[in-house]
Amino acid sequence: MQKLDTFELASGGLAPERSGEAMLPATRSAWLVEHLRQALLDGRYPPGSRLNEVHLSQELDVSRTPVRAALQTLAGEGLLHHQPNKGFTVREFLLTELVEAYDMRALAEGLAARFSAERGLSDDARRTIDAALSDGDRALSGSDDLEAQRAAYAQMNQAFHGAVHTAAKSDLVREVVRICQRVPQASAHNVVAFDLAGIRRRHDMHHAIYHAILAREPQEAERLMREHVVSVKISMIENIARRGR
Amino acid sequence: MQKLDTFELASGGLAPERSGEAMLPATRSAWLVEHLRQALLDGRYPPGSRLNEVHLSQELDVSRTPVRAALQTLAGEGLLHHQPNKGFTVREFLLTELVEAYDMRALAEGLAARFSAERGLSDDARRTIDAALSDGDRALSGSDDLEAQRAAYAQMNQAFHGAVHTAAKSDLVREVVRICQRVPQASAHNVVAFDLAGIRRRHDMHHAIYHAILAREPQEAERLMREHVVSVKISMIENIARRGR
DNA sequence: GCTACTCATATTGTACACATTTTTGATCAG
DNA sequence: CTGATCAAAAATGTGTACAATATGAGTAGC
Repeated sequence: MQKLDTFELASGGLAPERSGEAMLPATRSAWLVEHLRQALLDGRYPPGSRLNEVHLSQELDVSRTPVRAALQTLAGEGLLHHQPNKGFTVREFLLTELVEAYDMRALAEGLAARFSAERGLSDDARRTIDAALSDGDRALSGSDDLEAQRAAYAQMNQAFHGAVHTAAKSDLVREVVRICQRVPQASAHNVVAFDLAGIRRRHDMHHAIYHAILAREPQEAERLMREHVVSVKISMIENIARRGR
Repeated sequence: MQKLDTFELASGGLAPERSGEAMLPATRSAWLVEHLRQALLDGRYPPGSRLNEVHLSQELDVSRTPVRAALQTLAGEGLLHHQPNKGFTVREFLLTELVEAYDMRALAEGLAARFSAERGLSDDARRTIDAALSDGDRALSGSDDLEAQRAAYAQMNQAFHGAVHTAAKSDLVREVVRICQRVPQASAHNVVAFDLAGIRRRHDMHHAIYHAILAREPQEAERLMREHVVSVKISMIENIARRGR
């Protein structure tokens, strides 16, 4: 039978910083939800591992009650799995699910682009996207080393896609995208570790998508965004295959 | 744990029936999650209304602890909204979100059909869909009154779509569809209250989709399923507009 | 009459005690 | 050694007390 050993985070002063910081969540529960969600998305807890309520509460220096509250919320979000009388475990995602997440995300982000084109961009949104694209142009034309360019692109990429999601003004689309990015490795900052030529090509697609949205061409914007995400998917699959060898 | 039978014996009025049923959840929390989720999807709690923990626990005859557990889970699922120190409120969905839910669902169900066609149907799935479609044929060719035909079609419709979702073998797709159906009026049994001609037309589309899946034609299956859901969306919008007058 | 303040009440957040279930692992028969 | 048995230990589920916060009624001051 599978080992049900409880997973403990190597805790060297892991207890959360709670004093002197700005904009802290109002309650312990809310803080724990954010903290644990980030830890899970970062993969700091091994998939399938069991989260022991007592250990967590001791490590994080709160009682079991807010820990349970956070775990229940995260289970509702689908990041954790819950079995009655057996507790919470970190949800495992198969490789097939990663690929499916990209297929789904291509459709959801395509819809976001369609809605953005239909509804038009606010001045604020336009400024945000302009800035993101300019940052990308600058980063890719500069002579920084590859890693710096990748980092800059990653940040720009998130800003661009985030702005489109916001411009779509659809909570539903945002939620679906979030669900797709829940699968580890599917989040935006993990998908850019490819070759520079690919990054340039994808950046050009960003420009094209922006252009279609500005021109109020919903069908074209949706088509381009789908293509864009699918191309990221393909790159990622190639990347995994390359690493596999 | 405190005696569970205390609750069962004491349950006199508002408290839900729990004895004699098969497959009831192992814990109070799990039962509450199911009970409250169904109540919310049925619209038994007004959108925006506040859910008082003490009142709920009294009505349902449990302590606050499992009530809070259930509310936290449902908030994670997005059916409730939570504000620190102010409690849980029933999430409100705007009319635009209902329409968006259909757009998103068309894409998600289309993906389900694509995956089903790619992966092929199990004997079990084929039997299920065969039965559903035959039921539909029989109901629509019979001479029952309109309401009976609608009811039969509603049940068949759910069976058909459910079978396709299952055949897609993708948790992600299932989750996205669930999110789309979370919007009140978007669930399958609410969308069939249209004219008989429309029902017949949609039933024909079911046959066509099934045919494409059986023939292992992913693109065609996806295209047909999208058209199908969009046609339901349009009927629903017309229906709402008609009622609006 | 209106605003701002005060305090009583209601509601939510947290800790903890205890009941129940699961898991562990020591023991023993074969 | 293998597998079953069963009691101890550990972990989760639930109830409840109390703390922190929000709410609302009433009142003083203008």
